[in-house]
Amino acid sequence: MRILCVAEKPSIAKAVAEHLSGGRSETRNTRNKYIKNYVFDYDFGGQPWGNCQVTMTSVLGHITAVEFPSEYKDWRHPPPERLFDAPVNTVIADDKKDIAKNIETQARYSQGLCIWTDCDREGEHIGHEIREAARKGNAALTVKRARFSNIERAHILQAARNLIMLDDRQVNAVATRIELDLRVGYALTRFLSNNLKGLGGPLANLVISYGSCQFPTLGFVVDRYFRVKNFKPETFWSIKVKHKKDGIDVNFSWARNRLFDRASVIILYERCLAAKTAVVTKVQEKPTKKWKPLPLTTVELQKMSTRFLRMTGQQAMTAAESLYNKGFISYPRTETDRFDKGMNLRALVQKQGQDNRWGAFAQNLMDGGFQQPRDGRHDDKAHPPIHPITYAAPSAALNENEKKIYEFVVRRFLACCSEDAKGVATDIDIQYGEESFHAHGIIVLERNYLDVYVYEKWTGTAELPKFTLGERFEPREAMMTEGKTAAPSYLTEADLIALMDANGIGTDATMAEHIQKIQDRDYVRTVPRSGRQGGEDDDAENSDEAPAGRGGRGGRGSRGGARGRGGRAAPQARGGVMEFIPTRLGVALIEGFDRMNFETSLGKPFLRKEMELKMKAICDGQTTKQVVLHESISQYRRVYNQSQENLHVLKAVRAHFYHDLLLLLYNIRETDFLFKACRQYIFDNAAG
DNA sequence: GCAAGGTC
Repeated sequence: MRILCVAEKPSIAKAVAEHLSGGRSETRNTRNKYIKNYVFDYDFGGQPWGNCQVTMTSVLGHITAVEFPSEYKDWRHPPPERLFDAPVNTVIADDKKDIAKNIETQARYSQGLCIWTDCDREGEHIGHEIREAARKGNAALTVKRARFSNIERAHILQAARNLIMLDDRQVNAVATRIELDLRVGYALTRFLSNNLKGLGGPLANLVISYGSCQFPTLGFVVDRYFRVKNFKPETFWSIKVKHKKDGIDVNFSWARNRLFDRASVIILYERCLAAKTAVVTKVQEKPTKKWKPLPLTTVELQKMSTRFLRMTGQQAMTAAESLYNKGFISYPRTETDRFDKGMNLRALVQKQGQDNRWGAFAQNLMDGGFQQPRDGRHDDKAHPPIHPITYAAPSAALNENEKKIYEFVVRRFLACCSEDAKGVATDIDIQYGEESFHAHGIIVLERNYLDVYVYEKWTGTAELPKFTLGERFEPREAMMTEGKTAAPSYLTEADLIALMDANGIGTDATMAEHIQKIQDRDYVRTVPRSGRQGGEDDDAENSDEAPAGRGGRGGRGSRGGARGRGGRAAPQARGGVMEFIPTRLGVALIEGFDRMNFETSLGKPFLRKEMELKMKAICDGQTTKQVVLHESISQYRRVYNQSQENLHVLKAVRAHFYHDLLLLLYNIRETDFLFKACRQYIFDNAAG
């Protein structure tokens, strides 16, 4: 009996062949240079197959693509809206023909097909593509699927003996997404481009694209832009108390933080001064920790790279993929932030012992310092967290970015296998007049993981002098301060990735591409962050400790993320960090779509979420591909028709193209608004 | 010339 096994990528085929054959497989080349066929014998244990001759091979992700028939090639005829119900053909992509042929040929000699694609939705669909390719060679194949979530030997052997069926619901859910993205993306892109091209100017040769991921990504940038632009600074007042004891300066921060009413602060401040002395009301010392990081996911890798390694998300992914292909690190596209308990992490730590930068640290872990990594809450059931596989010496043939990423992956991994940093936190409260003030200090006792994970610091760690409960003293200095709340800052790439992640926009493998796309389309541009202080990027997630050394600062804002001008201790990544600002085109697109339709605001992440929910409903059997396609297409068609109906009005108005664009999009929701906009436009121009 | 998703 012959069985054909097919994995989603060459690395899985190779690893599975190793395990099933016990390292005794024969390797054969195929017409595709990345793909090998591994031939060996294996006993599946009788369900449904027993002792078999196996050929194990792989694809490279999807092998099919969807496309419209050639008569829909022209952008104007037939008109774009016809793409909503035009036929859609599934074809083998040109660069995958050899791969499909290999499967077809191998299937001809086989009685069974076993699919070893990743156990996620896309993997299920790729499994379906493989099944169709194989059936071309042999329609009578018995088809099975292996369920596995990592490539540990025992786990793979277990999977091979417990084969399951391909899940057609998941296949259909993905097929729905594929078809909808194609129809809506093409139709709206052609529509927007066609109609804006006629307006001449800079739009003449531009493609104005719409996509279910690129648009919400743009939406995040525009949203933040307006929050910055519309920000109104507010003046606040506060009271700072300083004291010096045992040669140590102590800053006490006001329990009220700050008030936006000057007169009140003056009164409270004068009461403090009148009291002359302050009394210590609380002295507390307690052990504290700074937690080591979680195992590394793709999203986290990209965020950290843009923050600390001076790379874009896409550069980080390119480098990580290269490191993976050279065998230095594990698969770089993963959502999993917990290591499988069966993994031999110590062996991986040991391989780093020879390095002169972190070798001593690794050695120390081997000598008893090793701790099991923390478990995060995410598991994609397909890949482990990103970790080093083999040691790469500094002299290894890696480019600069690859070296930086490798170093980061190793340091992160060693940090995960290390111990939390430990310290003692001191809290001192004083009563001064009727007001309370607070000082907080931290002494680091054991740096532990911080020694290897150089990207994090436990800063603001000030030692406080000894105070005793009930102690009275006359503060050396008490002053009233004035400050202004600062605007939030524009989005950084790390912020953008975090937003996409939280809203389910794109996947770990595609987020960086969407960010690149909205730049290529000139919807947004990046500029170096100016020296301006303030901002609300989220370093807070790195601080498990209570915020230290706050005393005497303007204080953190609570109003819409506003923050005192004093800012915070500057993190390493200051300078060189880029922020995202929308172009006028980008603003116009989102502004327009936001006003367009409340149920279908294309500029919001809402629709993508809805798609996600519908896919889930298909997987759960609550709805079907046909129903979802029908619903969604009518929804998009309404949006499309509304805009088209008003096009003639738009074209009658000779305006600056950005105004035209706004009008075009504004009017989609309601003609009423269009008239208002036109009137406003004419008024504006009459004035000018 | 258009989408988003795999992967190399």
